[in-house]
Amino acid sequence: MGTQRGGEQYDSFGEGCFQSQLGFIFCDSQWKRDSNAMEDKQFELRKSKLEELRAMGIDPYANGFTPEHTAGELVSLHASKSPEELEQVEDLFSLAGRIVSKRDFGKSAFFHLSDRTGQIQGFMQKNSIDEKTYTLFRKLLDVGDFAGVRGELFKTRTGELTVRVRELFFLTKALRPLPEKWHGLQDVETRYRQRYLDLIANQRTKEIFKTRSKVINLIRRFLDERDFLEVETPVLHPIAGGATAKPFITHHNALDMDLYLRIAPELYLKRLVVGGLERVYELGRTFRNEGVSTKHNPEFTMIEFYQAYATYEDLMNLIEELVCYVVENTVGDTLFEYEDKKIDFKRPWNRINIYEALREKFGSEITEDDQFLFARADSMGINHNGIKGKALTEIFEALFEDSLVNPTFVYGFPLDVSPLARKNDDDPEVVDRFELYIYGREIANAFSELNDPIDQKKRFTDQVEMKEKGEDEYHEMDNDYVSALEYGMPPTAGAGIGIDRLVMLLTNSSSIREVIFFPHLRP
RNA sequence: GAGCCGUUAGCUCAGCUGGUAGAGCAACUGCCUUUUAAGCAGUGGGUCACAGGUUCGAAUCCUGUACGGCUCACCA
Repeated sequence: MGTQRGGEQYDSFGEGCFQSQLGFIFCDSQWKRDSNAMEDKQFELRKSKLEELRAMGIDPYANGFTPEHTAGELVSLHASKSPEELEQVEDLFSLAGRIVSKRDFGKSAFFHLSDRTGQIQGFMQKNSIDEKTYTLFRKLLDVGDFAGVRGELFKTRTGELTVRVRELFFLTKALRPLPEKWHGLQDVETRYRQRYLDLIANQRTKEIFKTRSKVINLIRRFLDERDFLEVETPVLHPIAGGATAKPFITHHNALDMDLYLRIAPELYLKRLVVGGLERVYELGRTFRNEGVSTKHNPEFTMIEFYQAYATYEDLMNLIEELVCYVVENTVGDTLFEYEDKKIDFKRPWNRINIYEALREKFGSEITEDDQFLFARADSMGINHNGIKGKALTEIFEALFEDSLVNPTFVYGFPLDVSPLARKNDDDPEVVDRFELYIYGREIANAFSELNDPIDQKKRFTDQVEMKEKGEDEYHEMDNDYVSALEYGMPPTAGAGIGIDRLVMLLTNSSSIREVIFFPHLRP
């Protein structure tokens, strides 16, 4: 404080300020972390322990220790054994991991070691290991450090399977302390910005991402078994096509041209169907330059798949099967709770026609009399830009979306909001398209593909006209895609599923940021 | 983009209608050979997000900024 302002302290204080100001030039938010690094006592202490280790000839970042066992493996193989049975097991086991707790009794000590499979307790006794190692463990090994151990198994008085350490290897010194052991890491911002800390401190986070990985795996397995081919198409697009959304724009220097990060892989996948790859899918990142919310991240993961000789109705069945397959192999039960509601995935799922739902609510005027429709939309505050289909779907969403808790297929989409979908054979005003809603959220979008190149060209032209009407979300003309269709695309149906939102449901996560390792945040 | 709320020790949180900061965990020094949120005794640690303002006096009241959360809008 003020009274401590002796010459020496004042000098070091001044130096710290200078460093901070340097940091400030580059990044404001970095300032706090940098200045902490300079001043934090625990950090400095751990650094001095590191130097002490080096002085003793111990590499605090040593390589070369190869664990032959894992915590999970030892627990599942030996935890049920009695103490007597364990005494018969004379093998030495070797493990490596992070020290996550330490209980020191002076002449003996307990700790827990954590690896990818779980945790196991270790025990050290002064008289069963050389004194140097024992002192090292007590004085220089901190919670957070990585270590390798070798020893035999036994059971403590309380019955916990424990490794009696005969050899200890320093593997990595942690210079910063771990988050608190009991409450974990709560601060949402730190959890997202420093996800590694979240993963260390919060078991649930690890479980969420394991589930995410499993979901992706299951989807691949499901489609592979049905003879789909996984493919990769460009992320950099000369035309942002396949959906109506605002793209991220980037620039190719050598060609001096703007490119767009893909808003959907759709048009490239259908080119592959033209090429004879009758069943294809792509699972990957898609980018949309729009708002960030609990349900939106600028980059998100979706799967799109296309199946020749299938219709949108076939895809309803396929998606039911696929999603149920994923649910059964992750949650385990087709009925489970999400947030405040129970969701029942039992098949068959409900199917609702947009037009019928609206006619039931308002009478046939709503779908036949444009004046009535637009008046209704206006009264609900819907921005329709004179586009009938937009007014219809928005009215539907406003009124029904929230009630679609159990998986529901919504179909009968209007033509003018579906520039890539095939016209319905009975009603040219609507297309053979559906969306899957779960818990009031759109999870999937699918349709029988428009494979008539002349119709497709006209649809693109209509979209360009909508742009001129002032609609900021429209589909651009893609002549290259039209010419692909001119070579002939077999009748095909395709679907896109939002993986992040599906994982949210399966992990009971209320925000999309909980299911993306590094969600978008301001720098 | 708009509204509301938040930011206090490494972590989790208190801090009433203004009187220049507290706890638990972690850390440090001791003691302790079966603990597991180990225990006991002691110690250190804070530009209370940042910048202004009001005031004799601000973590507390006001304004602005940054970052975050929630809701809404656009969308998947």
